Amino acid sequence: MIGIVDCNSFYVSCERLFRPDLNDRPVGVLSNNDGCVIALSNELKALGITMGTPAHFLRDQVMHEGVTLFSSNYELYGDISQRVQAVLEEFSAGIDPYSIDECWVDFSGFSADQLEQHAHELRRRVKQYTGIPVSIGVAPTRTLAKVANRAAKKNASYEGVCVLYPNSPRAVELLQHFDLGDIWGIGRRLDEKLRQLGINTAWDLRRQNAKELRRRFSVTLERTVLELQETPAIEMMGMDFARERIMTSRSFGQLTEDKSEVRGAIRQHAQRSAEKLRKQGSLCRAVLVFLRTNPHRHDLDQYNPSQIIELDHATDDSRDIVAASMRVLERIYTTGFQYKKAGVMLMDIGDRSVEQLSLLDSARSDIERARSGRLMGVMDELNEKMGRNTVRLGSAATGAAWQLRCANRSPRFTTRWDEIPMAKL
DNA sequence: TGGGCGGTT
DNA sequence: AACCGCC
Repeated sequence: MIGIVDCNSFYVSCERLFRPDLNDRPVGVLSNNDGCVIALSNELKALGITMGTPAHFLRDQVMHEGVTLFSSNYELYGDISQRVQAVLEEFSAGIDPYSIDECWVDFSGFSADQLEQHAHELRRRVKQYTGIPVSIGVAPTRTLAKVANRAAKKNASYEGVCVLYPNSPRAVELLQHFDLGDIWGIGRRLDEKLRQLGINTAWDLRRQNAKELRRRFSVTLERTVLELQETPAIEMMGMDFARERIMTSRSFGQLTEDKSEVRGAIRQHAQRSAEKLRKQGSLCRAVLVFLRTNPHRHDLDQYNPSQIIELDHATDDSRDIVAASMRVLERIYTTGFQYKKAGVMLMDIGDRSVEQLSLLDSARSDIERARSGRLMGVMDELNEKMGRNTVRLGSAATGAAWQLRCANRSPRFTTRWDEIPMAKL
């Protein structure tokens, strides 16, 4: 049996750890750039607000209905996430982190009654040690564990834990009332197409022929059906493999046509991309830079250029990647447009140990490579220890228009000494 | 009216 | 190079 542990309204729960006064209040957390609501407390949901609502729709509620909105504070959420994972790891047979607020947990080897008890114990420990409330779904497959998790969350009588044993009446009952679009892996598009075939619930989908659906749709849908039928078909342990493309992009806090500001943003995104590249032990051979104007502003001219540049050798050196990005930017940047977003994508990615053996790379000496590796290693270590962007290439450019809007970000309580909470006794 | 993938045209 | 789908 496999379990999925999902933190309830995770970002909101993180904020509430340090603001217990908000425990029964409507609270939301905004996306990067304070764009839209991406995490909602139950009290905020009860006001009819949904995920993705633009923040400015909520201005009145913030003023008059006691709604509290936070800018997102990923440094805090990332740290709390690691603490939750540490607890899960300590009290289980094995874990496999899935996202910042979800984690697969190995539940194999328990008898039926032990299993339910163990899940409740796990939930209690996480709450005790981190303060974060979680819901746990357990089932023979990942897709069914996700179904169980949703039930655990929606139905208070489960008290945060729902176990679906193979062939159980509870599973049948649940699937019969489970909306197609809420199944893990069924998006809006697929939901629509399947409904045209008269498939409306998880139970309907479970009764389909998996091979037939593979032929008509895709191998991923076949896997989903198999998993609903209690046959494991989705492996996750290998989910952590190296990315084939690595992108870093951000919207600007406000539109800008200042070239030096766009340059600053690209320089930062190039360095962040290079960091991610080194983290997964890869080298890249091509860099893509793109710019975007605001597609919602029909009154402004649109321009969404992107261009790729091939590097003369595979690299993970931030200096190479920044230099290449700057060359591309020079080629695509055009004055007279109001830019909304910029990004850097690394492509043609391969494993470091393989790439370095390539004859094409013989132009670079071993000494050169060793120096680069040491320098990048020191930069990564300092940035990891002291906070992102402590050491960087080029100037700081703080206060530029392109920097993120985050008007209501809480302190990074657990990762910055100068933002640590103070207690008055 | 977000970001980061993978994929297709 | 531009666009789409999904989470």
